[in-house]
Amino acid sequence: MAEGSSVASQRIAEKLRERILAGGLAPGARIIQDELAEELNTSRLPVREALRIVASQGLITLRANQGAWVTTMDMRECDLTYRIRERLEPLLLSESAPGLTEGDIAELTALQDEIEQTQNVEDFLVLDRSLHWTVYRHHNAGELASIVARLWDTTQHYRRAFTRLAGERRRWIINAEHRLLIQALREHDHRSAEQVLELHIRRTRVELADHPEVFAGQVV
Amino acid sequence: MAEGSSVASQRIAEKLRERILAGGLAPGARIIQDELAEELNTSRLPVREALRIVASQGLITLRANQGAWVTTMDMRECDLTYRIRERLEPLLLSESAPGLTEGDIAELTALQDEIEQTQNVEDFLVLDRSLHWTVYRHHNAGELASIVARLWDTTQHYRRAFTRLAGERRRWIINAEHRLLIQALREHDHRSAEQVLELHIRRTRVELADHPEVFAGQVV
DNA sequence: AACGAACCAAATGGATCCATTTTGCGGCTT
DNA sequence: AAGCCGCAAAATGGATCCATTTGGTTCGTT
Repeated sequence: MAEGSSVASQRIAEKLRERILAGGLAPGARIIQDELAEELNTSRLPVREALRIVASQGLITLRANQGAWVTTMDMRECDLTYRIRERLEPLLLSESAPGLTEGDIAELTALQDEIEQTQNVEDFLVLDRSLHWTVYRHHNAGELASIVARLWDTTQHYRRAFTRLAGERRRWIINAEHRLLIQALREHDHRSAEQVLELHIRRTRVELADHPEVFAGQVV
Repeated sequence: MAEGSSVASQRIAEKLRERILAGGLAPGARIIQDELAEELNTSRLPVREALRIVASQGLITLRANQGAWVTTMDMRECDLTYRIRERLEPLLLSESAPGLTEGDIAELTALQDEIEQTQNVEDFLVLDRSLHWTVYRHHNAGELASIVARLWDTTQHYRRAFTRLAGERRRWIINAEHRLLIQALREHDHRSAEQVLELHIRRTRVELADHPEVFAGQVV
């Protein structure tokens, strides 16, 4: 995707998306067209179109004649998103795995090395995301990939909150799962890779279900 | 959702969606903002927003500075859509099944009776869709449901072409699967219902793979 | 004092006009 | 005759201005 698209609405949409994913705009925050337009030195029109773009990615929610808010999830919705991921990501993996090269495996190993070294939450989120999407790199399934990307995006804020909460405590479990995943891919054992991935997602979901405080105190 | 929304862009989007799903606009057809605006007696602005709405549903594809076309799928994409449905619809069923009443089961039976009596393709498409979504009626999983609805929408045109092609020939298989699904739901055997549904979708996918002519001669 | 209705401010939705991009046709050149 | 350059028409993208809707506040009435 073009970073600096020549179309203003796409640039604005991308900027909005990054701001939400980076945590600058929390769920529940209102977005006012005039403010964004003035800040970016454009008219309200491309802002309106950008809002529709970002809304189509699920990151904001539009209400007719009322405005736009950063999408809020409750625990039930987040849990269901993980259930969907459990079913779709193994499929996406199976679409990509046959194309993985030894170079890709080396990249994955390097990323996991970094993950085990960092203690910074933001770094972890970026690295973890990179690792998973490197696994999916060779897919030829645009629709499926965009559905999965959307599921990652809409839960990003809660993944951040949860990672901050859990700290380093149970990080070894994630590392073990990642190492098993990479090893299965290295040995071209795709079936095992799919199972480890499903386990990885489900275990995270179950753990998240034990921490309702992640969703407490939200402005719904 | 409100049929005649007070917001013009939503009315236009709904009209566009219906036109595409009904087959009035075939995949590959170009949509010109001026024409739609003049036909509906509005300015181009709500048309532009409607295009974004329909694009977010996957029914049309926008290209910057070029325009909008009704989304085209090739066989690979359609096949993958069915693979996704195989994994997601049993989940959606499991979310809804516990809420099904005897009245719902009676409705399903009546719908299936109608399906077995009609020989009209358009009627079949409407009834089949009604039956499946009656099964999902009690879900409380908006995100999942909208993903599944989108998968139905984007394949509607090819389902129509395939139904026309197959005619009455193998209709008995669909009927048998529907009857088994309804019976499992009647007996609160949700596990079996999920399996029948997965089978129903997969068998259709495999049958579709034998008919590449459905995708032949498309203007890509 | 409490409830209700009307008015006002702020934000979104829509219409018109102008700018930019794209594509295709036509003429010119080699 | 074939290919390329350029211009013009058409369609999309953007800016400004006006209309409509919504929510809150204030004034009036009971």
